[in-house]
Amino acid sequence: MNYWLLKSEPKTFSIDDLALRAAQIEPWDGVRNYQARNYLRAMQINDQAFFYHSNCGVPGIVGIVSVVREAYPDPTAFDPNHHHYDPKSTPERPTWVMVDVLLQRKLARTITLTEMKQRAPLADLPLVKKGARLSVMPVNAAQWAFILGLEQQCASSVA
DNA sequence: GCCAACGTTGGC
DNA sequence: GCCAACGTTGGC
Repeated sequence: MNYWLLKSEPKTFSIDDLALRAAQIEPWDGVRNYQARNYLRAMQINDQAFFYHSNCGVPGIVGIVSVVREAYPDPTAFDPNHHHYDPKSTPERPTWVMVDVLLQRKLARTITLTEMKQRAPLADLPLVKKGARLSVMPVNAAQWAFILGLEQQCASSVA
């Protein structure tokens, strides 16, 4: 099983929006970056991912989702009226894919980007690197466990 | 709203 | 294939 991190702008789709979905499942559409797409393709059923809120008041990890459907064509790329339309992608030869994710749980608190930047064990996480814009990225097992460990700590207590 | 960093496009 | 211009991301 692999671990990932998925970014979403809460103004567009937040973890609370996911919680309100009937089965708490949502297709993760709209990825239009090749490296991020390749990570989507690598995802397998039951992989776990952090749900990250970006471009908002307090950017950070707010929950955990699991992959319940592996990569399949993103139909929003085929729709000329859709915000994420891409004429390069056709149903015959789709360029962009999505996975379906299921809400596992919200975290007890937001693990903020600020505190993750202060933690040496997370120094190699692409998220904390300057200028990192990847919206889908891998998280290794050690980083995953470390971040989960932060959940029970006060946000201001830096070891 | 600003702007740095990054990815993509397209002229040459 | 180079690289300038442009659009987007996303923290601040």
